[in-house]
Amino acid sequence: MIILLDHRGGLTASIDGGPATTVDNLAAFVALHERSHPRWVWDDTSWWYPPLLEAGVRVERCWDLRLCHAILRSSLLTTDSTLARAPRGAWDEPRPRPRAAADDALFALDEEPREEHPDPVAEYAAQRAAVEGSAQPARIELLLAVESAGALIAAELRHAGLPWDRDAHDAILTELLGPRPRAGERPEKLAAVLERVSAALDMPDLNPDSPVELLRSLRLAGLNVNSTGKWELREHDHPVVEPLLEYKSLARLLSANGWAWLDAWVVDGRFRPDYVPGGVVTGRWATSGGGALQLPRQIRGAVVADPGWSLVVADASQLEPRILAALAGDAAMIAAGAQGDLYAGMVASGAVDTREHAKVGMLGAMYGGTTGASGQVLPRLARAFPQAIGLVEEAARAGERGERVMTRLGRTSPLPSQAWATAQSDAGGELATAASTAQARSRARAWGRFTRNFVVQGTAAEWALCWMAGIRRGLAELAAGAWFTESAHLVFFLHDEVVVHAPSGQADRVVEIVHEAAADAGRLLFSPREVAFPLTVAVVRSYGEAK
DNA sequence: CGAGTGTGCGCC
DNA sequence: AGGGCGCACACTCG
Repeated sequence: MIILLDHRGGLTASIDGGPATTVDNLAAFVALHERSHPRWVWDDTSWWYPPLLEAGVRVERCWDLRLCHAILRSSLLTTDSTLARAPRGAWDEPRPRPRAAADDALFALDEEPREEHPDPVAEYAAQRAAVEGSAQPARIELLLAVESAGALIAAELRHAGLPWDRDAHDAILTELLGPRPRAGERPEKLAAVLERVSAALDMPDLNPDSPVELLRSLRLAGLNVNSTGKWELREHDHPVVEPLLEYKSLARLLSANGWAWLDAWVVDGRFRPDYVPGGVVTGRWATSGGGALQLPRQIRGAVVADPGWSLVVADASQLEPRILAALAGDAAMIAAGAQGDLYAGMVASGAVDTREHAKVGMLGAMYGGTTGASGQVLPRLARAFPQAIGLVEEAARAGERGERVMTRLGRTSPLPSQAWATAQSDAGGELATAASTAQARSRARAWGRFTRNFVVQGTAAEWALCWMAGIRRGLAELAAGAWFTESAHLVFFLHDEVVVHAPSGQADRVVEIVHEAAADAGRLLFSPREVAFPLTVAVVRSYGEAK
């Protein structure tokens, strides 16, 4: 059963044959139809789902027309579809938000308001046609399904919130920075470290937060540095280095996740991040506000389960290199990862001498690094794992030629800019100079690094979506009809890691569910290839205890 | 004074 | 000559 909503929440079509009707009480209507397992089709999950959750309604499956449109618009699997050939339109834009009252006066004179809400019925038909006409309908359909499931999960993560202990957070800040100061003042321990920095530089009034001023002071003190970044500072032996790095770390903690952040983002013992599914070109999620995807390890101790509850923290081990091995069907690399630690397996296979070399070599292969230890191991990796290394090299060459590349399920990289293309064609022309040619080559290689990484990062994001969708389904079964926040539920996501908040009695079963979902995700993406995606799982009271 | 840009650093 | 982000702050500009 499939149900479509128009822009006001009116029911405009019922695909399984029922007559089109209009409903006033969306929440009640959804609840009424829950047992028939409908797939709800709507323009924007982030618009419709939060109020439904507030009303106590959980949606099992949906089809997010905007997210799906974005995928189908650019996928190499649907290039011939009517949807992809049509000019850009309303479905390529964010959903129009209602104007604030203050804005209404400005627009009151508009004689003919634009058609702000396009027809979801027609769009859904166009999307189905694009899928059915695709060269790989099963792949693209799976991608659309898990992208939409991700949108539901993002709304549920925000609704449930990450359990956050204000006192624990305050204790961490106080331990590291000193007691909370009055507004505008530096915490005492931060001020003390700054004293040591100033003394080492002999600059009593130094403002360490000004990169320009700090750089000038460092150079006056005899450090031959070109920036104030910690990577460069680390290389120097000078009395200012240690306290300055300490200052930077503490100042960062204070500004990014200090008391102000706590006041702004933690309400009633929950941190509610604003996840943005599909917010990154590769298909990764982004966040808007709160910085959930950059939650520093320093403060994870403030994430504490409710009394009688536990946190199940699970992360996929060496996800991206495993994804690469699976994508390429590289039997040697798949075998190296079959028994646990992938990098250790690569050493055991004789391909590389140390685990560290395996790791930096793979990171370099996936990011396009050429320098240092990474570049040195690459030839050996290429001999031992020709399919895996060949796949990223080919993705890089395609990007350098200005071509698009695709993830396992068909998400496709954007084309480089017009300026990029012009620079490339000019570089081969009669007016090219040595400088313009070098510049064009540099930009070509930069785009190649992007496409090289796109296939791996994007496919890893697809694995993570499949994994989370599987976890969500398993937890729903476990809940057996209970409201989802009363039973084990997802509360956090970080690219290759999830946190489930579970009644302690459910924790063992939750551990099984996350393992089963990981195995299912591998099969969904790569069957019939059998690729191991092992997890590190911990059942803890506090997120800080994991890993 | 606010908007826009650059730097630096947190996460993967 | 290392991929993808978001955020806070300093700084510049109008």
